[in-house]
Amino acid sequence: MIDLRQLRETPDRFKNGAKAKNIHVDIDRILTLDEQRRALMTKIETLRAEQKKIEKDLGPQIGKLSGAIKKASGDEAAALQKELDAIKAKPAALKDQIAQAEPALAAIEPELNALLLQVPLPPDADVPVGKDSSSNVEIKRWSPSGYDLAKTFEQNKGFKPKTHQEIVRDLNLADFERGVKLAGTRSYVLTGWGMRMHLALLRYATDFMTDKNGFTPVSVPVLVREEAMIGTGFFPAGREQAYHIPESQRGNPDADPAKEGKSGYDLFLTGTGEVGLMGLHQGEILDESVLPLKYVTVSTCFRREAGAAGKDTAGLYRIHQFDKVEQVVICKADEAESRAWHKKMIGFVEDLLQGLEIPYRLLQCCTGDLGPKNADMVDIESFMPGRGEAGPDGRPLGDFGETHSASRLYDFQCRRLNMRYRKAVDGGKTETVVCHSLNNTVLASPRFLIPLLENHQNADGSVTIPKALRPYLGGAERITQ
RNA sequence: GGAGGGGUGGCUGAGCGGUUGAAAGCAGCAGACUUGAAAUCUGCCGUGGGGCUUGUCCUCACCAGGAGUUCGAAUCUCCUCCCCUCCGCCA
Repeated sequence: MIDLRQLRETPDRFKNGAKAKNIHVDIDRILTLDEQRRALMTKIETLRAEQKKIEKDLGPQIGKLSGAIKKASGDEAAALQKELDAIKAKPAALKDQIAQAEPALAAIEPELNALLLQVPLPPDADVPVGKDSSSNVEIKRWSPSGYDLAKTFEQNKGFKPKTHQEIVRDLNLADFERGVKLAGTRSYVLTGWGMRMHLALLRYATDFMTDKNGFTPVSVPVLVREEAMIGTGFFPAGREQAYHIPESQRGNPDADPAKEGKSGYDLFLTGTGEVGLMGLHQGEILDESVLPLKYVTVSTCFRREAGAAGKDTAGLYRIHQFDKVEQVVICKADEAESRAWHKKMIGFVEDLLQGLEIPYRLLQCCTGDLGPKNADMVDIESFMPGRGEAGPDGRPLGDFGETHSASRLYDFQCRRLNMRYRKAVDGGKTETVVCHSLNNTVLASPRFLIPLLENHQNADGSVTIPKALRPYLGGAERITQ
């Protein structure tokens, strides 16, 4: 969520931001509603202030008179009652006026709030402007020594690479037929060394963040309340991407599972551990000294992949369920600090990929590719020799594929989550400030098995296990048939 | 699934119809004492919104959320949500 006051003061910044992100939201409507709301509030507040004052003045008199009436009888009581009614008439009249103005105010708020949730965070000025991912800008490329990304895999290694689907089939690492039988399209089963490598990668990535980089490991729920989805910024825009568990429709008489948006208090499966990690401190006012909070989790992620029909349907690339090690940083509200963490969090992943000897590149995402909640985003793509356009021999030429995404969100998420900290200001005073947040993938598997298997395959069909991973695989050096 | 008990400021916890935005304690901040620290003493210390005369200013809202009773609600009524305990079932 963005700050309504900021929107009021610099509406053009938000209009331009939404435009650059290709997100439509009626900001003029928000400004109009906001103005109406404030006018009504002023009116109601003035009336209420008056009413309060009268109450204080007349309250004791009313009490006394009421008491006297109980004791009195006949004409005397009637006279007192008349007096009491006269006194009561004044505040009662104000009450009516307030009661008339209130519904107008109440009518504005739901629309205003719904619109406000849709306003995206404007991209930072240094983010390249572009319509979609085709305008992303490559900022860095890395490959292990001896591997030249300007040449083909075959030129580098002396043999044609297999695709990961072929490797997985030949080495019995996954079973797609049975996966689909069990759970439908985009489902899979990891078997034998496939499963072992999957677990080894997750464990390696978690230890890497914990032992080497000082992150706190946490487990988080993957089944969460709607507030956590809205708070982290995945809803309302990404609602169709999430699995909805119509669990119970607890207490909501209007809830109808058939109607989207009327879920009551149901739960949702998270598409990333970010939701759980960010939701941890929802609604809290943190002590400045605990910042920055550095969390890492490994969680199962669920994605409907709605609207991706026909895209990457084969293999382990685009699937409904996978496991992901995710890093999150919650820091002070300071642009320089936020930018510094972004660089660091990307650096962690570079170290990890270099340790696993996987060629990769960094892509600065353009405005159109950012999504509502990011001010800035850098994608990390790993090289996948079995991906991409087919060459003259009908075999893929190899291409980069997204394996990581590092986001910088300023206070967008924390404002929605109402996550703040006490900041010391001059004169021994404190003020409460909304935290900043960032997140980045550490490693997502099985997708990461693709670059791992394809880059480390050998001419004889075996796959060499990178040294860093061997301790997690009982010391095994290669996987053979 | 059954039966109870609860939700009050950063935390603990009083209040149960009228200067209560809320006692007290803890934590925090400032000062005194001290070579320094601890202890002690004194003072300050919730969040959010609106206004303009932008001020150690005025004002409104907030005691889980919503509706109601009342001149007046943290306090009474109803609904919902959430948490806890016990029993049952269960990995």
